[in-house]
Amino acid sequence: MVDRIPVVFVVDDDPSIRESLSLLLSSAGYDMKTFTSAKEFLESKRDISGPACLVLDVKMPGLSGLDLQKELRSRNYAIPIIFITGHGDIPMSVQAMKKGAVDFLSKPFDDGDLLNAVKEALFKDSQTRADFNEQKHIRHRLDSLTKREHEVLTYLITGMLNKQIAYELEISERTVKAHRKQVLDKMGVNSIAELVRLTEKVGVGPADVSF
Amino acid sequence: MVDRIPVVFVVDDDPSIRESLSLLLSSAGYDMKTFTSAKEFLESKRDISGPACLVLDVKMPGLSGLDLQKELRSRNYAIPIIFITGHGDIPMSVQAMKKGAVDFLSKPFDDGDLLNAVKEALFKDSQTRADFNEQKHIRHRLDSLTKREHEVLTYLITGMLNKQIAYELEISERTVKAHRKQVLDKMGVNSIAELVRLTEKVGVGPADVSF
DNA sequence: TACCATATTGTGCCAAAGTGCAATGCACCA
DNA sequence: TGGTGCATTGCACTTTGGCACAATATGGTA
Repeated sequence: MVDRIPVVFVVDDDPSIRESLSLLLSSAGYDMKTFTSAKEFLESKRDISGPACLVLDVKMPGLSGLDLQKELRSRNYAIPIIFITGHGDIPMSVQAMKKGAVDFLSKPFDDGDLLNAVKEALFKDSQTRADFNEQKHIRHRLDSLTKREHEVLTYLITGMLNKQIAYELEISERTVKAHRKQVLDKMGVNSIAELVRLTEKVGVGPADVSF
Repeated sequence: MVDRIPVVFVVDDDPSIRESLSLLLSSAGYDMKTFTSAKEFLESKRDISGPACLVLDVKMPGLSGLDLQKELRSRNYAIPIIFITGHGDIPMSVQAMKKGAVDFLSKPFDDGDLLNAVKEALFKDSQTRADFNEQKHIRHRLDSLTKREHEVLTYLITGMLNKQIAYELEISERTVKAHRKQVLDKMGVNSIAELVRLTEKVGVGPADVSF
């Protein structure tokens, strides 16, 4: 697992912007790829295995930058976005920021501002990637549990005793113990404490037991 | 514990704005209080026990709205802010949003937009209040632990066995058990699972033990 | 139909947790 | 100097957890 060179995607219909950004980002040591429209970006096969961010023009023929932002979100593709625009207004910038844009710069923008934004965006991306990866591994282990085991898990992480869980599920304590072992083994942990920590990370909460 | 009526604070040097907001917010059922400057707001004794938000003019004599935002943050006073401005620009709005503003509206603004923003701001405030309150109670319990007990806690939430903890701390297993009981009692939980959940909420992590 | 994953349970044993009772040593404070 | 809080430990006992060996039952699949 070698750290990849960060990639900056640029989507802008203006060739001169693409060119100047190309120069700027390349000289800053980033790998990059340009697109002339949102459509082209969406249809491209991008290498999404490494850290990346998106520098996006707001005003473009066809899908606008904001449209693309929404589309990416609906596709669950969480790449950090830096907007650049020639004729933007406040509501536009506010909307973009509300939806999680890293920055919103007006053309002509300061090179330093853009580089800072890119740096921040790539940092955010590395964070979300790390999180996502960890969650992926946890979910993978969760998926290896049978239905019953998963059910027992939700009781285990409440801290209930085996006998209590047995009572709740109307099975014998011995059976709970069997499931308990399976769950701990499959999840790759040695204790309930670790199990709780794992499940918290992926939003799997304890079963709620009403007494 | 009765839910208090939400309070909207308005800070604007323009009397006509204060008046119109007063009307709008009052008729929407909110309690409210107006201020003519950031300084006046900071020096006022506000009731901060209930849900609240702040509608803040950006451009004012003396401290600007953005200054006040920064000041409040440095005072660790996390009230949700809605900016309103007559002569704002994009960088200004972006900066405000980056620092966590709920919304940024240009005058003249739409009444509906403002009310929506206020609604969202109050909702956020209730969330952070609930979180903060829970954390406060947890921290209070944590503070009741002795130094040694707190230390043992950090080992307990790793899932280590009593004998392992005893070895790490170079004390007897019996002593660990004594502390363990104290910790669970003082923290008000019945299991390590619950203890892990509590500590996670306030950022108290497990001791790292290098084998 | 034979196989396989899953769910279930029993018996028995040892390890670990949890608890009551009790005691010692230390530092600090009125 | 006596009291108080904290850390420490021992002993004995009960409850719970963890695991091995084993068996039964069920539903789906090759």
